[in-house]
Amino acid sequence: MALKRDEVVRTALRLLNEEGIDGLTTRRLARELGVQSPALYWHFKSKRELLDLMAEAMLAEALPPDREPDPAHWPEWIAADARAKRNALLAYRDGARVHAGTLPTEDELPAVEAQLSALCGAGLRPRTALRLLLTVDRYIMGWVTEEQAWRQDSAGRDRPPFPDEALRELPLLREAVDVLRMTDHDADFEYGLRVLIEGFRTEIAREAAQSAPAPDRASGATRPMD
Amino acid sequence: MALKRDEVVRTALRLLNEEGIDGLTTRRLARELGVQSPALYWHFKSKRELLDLMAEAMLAEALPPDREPDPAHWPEWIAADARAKRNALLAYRDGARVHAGTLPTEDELPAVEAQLSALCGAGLRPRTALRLLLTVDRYIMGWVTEEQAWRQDSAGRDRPPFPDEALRELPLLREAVDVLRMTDHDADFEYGLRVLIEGFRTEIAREAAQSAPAPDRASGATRPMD
DNA sequence: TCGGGAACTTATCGGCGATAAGGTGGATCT
DNA sequence: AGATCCACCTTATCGCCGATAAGTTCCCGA
Repeated sequence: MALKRDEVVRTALRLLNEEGIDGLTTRRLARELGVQSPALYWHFKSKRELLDLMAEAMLAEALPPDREPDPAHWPEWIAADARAKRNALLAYRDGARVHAGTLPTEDELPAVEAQLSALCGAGLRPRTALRLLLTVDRYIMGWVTEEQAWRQDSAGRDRPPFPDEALRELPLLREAVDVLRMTDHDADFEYGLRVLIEGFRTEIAREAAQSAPAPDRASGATRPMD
Repeated sequence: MALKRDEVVRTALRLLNEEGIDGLTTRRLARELGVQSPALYWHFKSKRELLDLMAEAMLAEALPPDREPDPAHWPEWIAADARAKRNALLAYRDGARVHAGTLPTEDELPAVEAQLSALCGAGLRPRTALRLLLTVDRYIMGWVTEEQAWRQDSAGRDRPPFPDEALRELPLLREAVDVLRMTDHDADFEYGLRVLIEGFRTEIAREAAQSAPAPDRASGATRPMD
């Protein structure tokens, strides 16, 4: 039955973990599959398409597609989804770089719609709901990208992490670097995430307090996102 | 007088804006400088080193090196620095991708130390101060990376931004996409940044309240913030 | 005057993503 | 049974990339 797209994607993900994104070439992948590299172009129109499918598969593993987020507890599932996404990206070497620059698949759109809907059900304006999702998402991407870049540097490279002598007169920074070396990234991510969600909670409360007592736009008509 | 490193970096930055990061090759850059491509390797040991210097130059343009951040107003200068960094990255095509994966130069370290020092002067624990800087920085990187990726997609590519027909049953998402198309990215970034800083402010207040649970609220001296 | 090094050239390497064109084997049609 | 077709793969090749090796030019100081 020859190759199947799914088998190629799975092998590519395994290879990604073994070699990193720079080692994931069409020739290397083809060798792993026991074919010649142009054979891959029968199944994928470009390497970009393969990377997109890899990114999709990564996230699909961690984010079950059909959930009904509860408006009443949005901070909880926003945080849970954020953790799940981070874990999904961390599960593969250079996962964040693979994911970067991909647009959501059509299959993923309904989940986003459900999230927006639940947030609006919690009283957020659509624009605010969108901003919340985008902000959290970009925090995750920025975080994991740096996390993985740092991991790669400290592991494979001979690059000087920080010259000790440069930190002589910078005690706080020296301590910070030590912290970075030993730190519990999970806890640090969690901290920033909590701060972010907490900030949204108060911001939203302020928004609600501002817009509720003002009688000027009290009509129930759906408000545009502006 | 031949080439100078600085001239090469400046030309590389100009070329980056004209061609994007994928068009920035050693041969193209050499052609722009009127030399052959191996000549560049006299001045830089690798393309990575050139990219590092480009990243450094980008940020140096926007962040004056010698400032004395005021502990009393940390939210203000944290926000101001964040805006400046975003602007610096936005000033060049693919600026975020160029910056990604670079370690801070030795010249940049004292500024970080000063920031940490000011935050600690505001009552933050060193660990919290570090987390704040990291969190904000990663938010910026994540944000600008996506912002520039999206800009490139919508400009150069024929990729369908979103198939209209896929959004038929997803009204909130459709509205969201419209918003993304027309939206004021500055304002959205600003919103997330404000939320983040606001979250840190309350989180820090809670921290302080926990660590000093003694009933003496009379002395405001040790109070970190207003 | 001449040695030496800074700054560049030409030639070349191995590897990359991608395309063109040709082969092959099994299912299907008559 | 034999012809046909096409899904799937091969071989050959293209143009580009970052990088290195080795040779050339030319200025500067002793």
